[in-house]
Amino acid sequence: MSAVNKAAVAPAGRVRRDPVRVRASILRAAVAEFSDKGLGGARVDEIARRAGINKRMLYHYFGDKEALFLAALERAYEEIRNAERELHLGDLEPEEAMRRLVSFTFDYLARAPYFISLLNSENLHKARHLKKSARIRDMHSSMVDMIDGVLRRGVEKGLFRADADPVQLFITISGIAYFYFSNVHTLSAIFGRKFTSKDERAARHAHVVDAVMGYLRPL
Amino acid sequence: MSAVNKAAVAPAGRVRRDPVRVRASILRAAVAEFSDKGLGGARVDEIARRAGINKRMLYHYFGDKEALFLAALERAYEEIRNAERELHLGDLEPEEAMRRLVSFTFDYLARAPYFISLLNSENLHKARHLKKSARIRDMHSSMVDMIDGVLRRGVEKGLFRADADPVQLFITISGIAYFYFSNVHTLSAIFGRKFTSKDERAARHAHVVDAVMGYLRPL
Amino acid sequence: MSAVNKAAVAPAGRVRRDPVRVRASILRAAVAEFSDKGLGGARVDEIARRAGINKRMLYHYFGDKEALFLAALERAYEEIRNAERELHLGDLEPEEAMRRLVSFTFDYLARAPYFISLLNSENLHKARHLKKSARIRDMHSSMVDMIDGVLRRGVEKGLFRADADPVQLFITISGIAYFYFSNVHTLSAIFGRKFTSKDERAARHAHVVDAVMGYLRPL
Amino acid sequence: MSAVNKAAVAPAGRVRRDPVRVRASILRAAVAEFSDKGLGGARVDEIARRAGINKRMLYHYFGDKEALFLAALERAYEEIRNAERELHLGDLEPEEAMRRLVSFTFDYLARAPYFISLLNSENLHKARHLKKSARIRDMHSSMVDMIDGVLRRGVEKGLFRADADPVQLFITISGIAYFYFSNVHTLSAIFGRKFTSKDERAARHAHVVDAVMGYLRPL
DNA sequence: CATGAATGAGGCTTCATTCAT
DNA sequence: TATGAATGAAGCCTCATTCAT
Repeated sequence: MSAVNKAAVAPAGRVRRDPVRVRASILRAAVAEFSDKGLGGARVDEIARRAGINKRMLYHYFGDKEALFLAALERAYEEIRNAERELHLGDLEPEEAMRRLVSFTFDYLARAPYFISLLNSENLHKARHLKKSARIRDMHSSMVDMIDGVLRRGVEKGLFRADADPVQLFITISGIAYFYFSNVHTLSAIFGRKFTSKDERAARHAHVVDAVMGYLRPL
Repeated sequence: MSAVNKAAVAPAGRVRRDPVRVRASILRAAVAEFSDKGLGGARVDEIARRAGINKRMLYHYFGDKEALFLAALERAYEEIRNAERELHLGDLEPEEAMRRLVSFTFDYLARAPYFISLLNSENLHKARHLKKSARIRDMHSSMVDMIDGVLRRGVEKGLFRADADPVQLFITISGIAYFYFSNVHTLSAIFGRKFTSKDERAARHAHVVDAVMGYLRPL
Repeated sequence: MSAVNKAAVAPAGRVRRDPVRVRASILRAAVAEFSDKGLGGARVDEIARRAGINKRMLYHYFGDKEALFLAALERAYEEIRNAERELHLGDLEPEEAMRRLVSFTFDYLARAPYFISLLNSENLHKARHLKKSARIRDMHSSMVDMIDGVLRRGVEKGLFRADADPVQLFITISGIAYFYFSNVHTLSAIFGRKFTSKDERAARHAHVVDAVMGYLRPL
Repeated sequence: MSAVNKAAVAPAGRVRRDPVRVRASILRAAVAEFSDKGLGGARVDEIARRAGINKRMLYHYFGDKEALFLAALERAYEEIRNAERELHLGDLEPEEAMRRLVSFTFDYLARAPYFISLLNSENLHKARHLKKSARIRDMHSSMVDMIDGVLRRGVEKGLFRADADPVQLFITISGIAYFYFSNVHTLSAIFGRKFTSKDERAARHAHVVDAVMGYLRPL
């Protein structure tokens, strides 16, 4: 009987002896805890509790807290880059492709605040964990190629300015959306506005697309 | 002998019985430690050591770790907003004023990475501390007015598009610069580039100004 | 081999991995330390030392100092009320029963000065801990019933006055014995007598029984 | 100009340089703080704050915390014994005198819960402070004489039993009232009654007088 | 594989008292 | 006399990790 089948016929109660599932459950709990409290503030006990497993298992599967953090980070990157690939920007007209990329970036960060929080933690630690990760760089080269392709096609058709650099543009698209979410609480505090509200978010969404497309207009 | 002179001739060793100086020294140390390690990772002992004072004094002057964090945060905000006021944007032509604001924002964040780190910590804690601060909101209303003034004058002269919102623009200017610095380590890791280098920074500086001015071009 | 035997043949040194025993040992140490120094004066380190365990375990088993204090308090109440039940007052003639109750109360407090000290601490804190305890009230309703039964039987037989209230009588019996022990040191100081001596205690014992029985004489 | 007059004409604002008044104010604050928190829980800073004086003054006038505690204790004893003398029991008929003494004791403790709390603290510390006090014993010999006088007169008139010992009786009167107040919070908790209420207190008052007078009835 | 008891180092905070002015 | 800054010791509690079963 295969491992999958074995799990499939497991008793309805607590899942036991299903390494894949246990691993996933720990990872999910880790992402939640690390993003709620930061790397330093996260508690190993709490991750175990959230995952519904014994603390010892966590060490068994991931080694230690730092390794678990890296795993959580890698998983988060993987998800967003996978989702980006699903956009199939290459199949769209340049303007539509660009609009879609910006829109997607904004919406993704809206739905995945944990991604922002994990990245902030990692930056606080000077990317100490990512530097050890071989997988991360591979994930990103293709994405730059994708943006580069859209840009080139847009320039050829006279839709975009010719001097836009794909990496700079990627950082700008990310930053213009990311900052709004990463700093939503301080922005709300200093301006006395509720930037977490639906209306504010919609207004920001529109502005972000406008800003990028406005910049890209031919000179 | 003036108070300043008196301090000047104080023994070269530990400063004693000079509350103003001790307070400032604690605050300086707190900004450094909190920005290095985050709120949770910062160590009260280390702040005391960096300030060259007995740990007990820290509680005497600031109450507790959280209150000290708020004080550090307020001070950081105060500094950037004061520096902004010194730009005298009202005295410049709209385009020059805008360019200068963007440029200043970028350069300030380059020189004050601690500001970014403190804000990230505060956002991790959902602006828990800033919400209690009465001073913060006062600091920010005039800044929006300033940007609004520049925008209006630019629109009148046909230099800027008419649909730009001053608060959205502020967030965009901030975000486009902030994200580069806040995420410099993860960006370097995922792209395999050294974004901390002088050249990369100069390239980004140019792009950021271009991006904002490009967006503001009349429709 | 039974669990008891297993424990009996355990290595003579530190008991390990025996939660029940460790818990009991912590509780015993807590009662001693809290009664020696009061809640505020008691030291968690000292309790751990007395219990022969790592300080961390104390938090593992009881949560925090206050919860441990409540546990110690509950245990102390439980012991005296259990001992009272063992008197089987219902099986004795009313006068003998009453004499025995008073005598028991006096002797118990003589042997359990920690009980007095714990109660004094709890009262200093306005019974903050006991108020949260569900178990405590249950322990005491039956005891009043017991006294009430003795009183009724005594009244019926013409041995006791008819107007004695069981709760008031309980408080009087307790107080008349309790105060002697709780204030033994100040009484010794103000009267220049050694109320801790065997003779003084015997004299007090006799007086306490006399006083209660004297009050209960029929009108 | 005498010190008293000097104080009398002092400016209406904060009283300054009036040692007698400052001392009294510190003592009042100390009694309050020590009785609220116990000797260990009391805070020197808080006493200074309550007294409206600088902490240094407290050390100037009383030496240290322990000496201040003794002073507070002596003052509390002094007050109750002075009040007792004012009863002029010698001028009353024996029964009236005894009733008045019991009643006074009960009412005094009701109004001066701090006295109970101070005594409990002192007993926790095995009367360590009182033992050093020469004044305390002097205060108490006359009081026993007073009770002894009332008893003798009552016995002569056939009103009281002949075997009552004045010191035992004093302890019984004190204890029967004291315990009710010292343990009012735990009693309320274990019986689920509000012994702090006016009605409960009145009921207890009646019982206490009854109990003592009932015991003293001739054999 | 699974459990939860055990550990030692270290974190934040408080305190009585003294010192400099 | 009066102030409040300064101190060092210690108190309660937490944490990541390992061990015994």
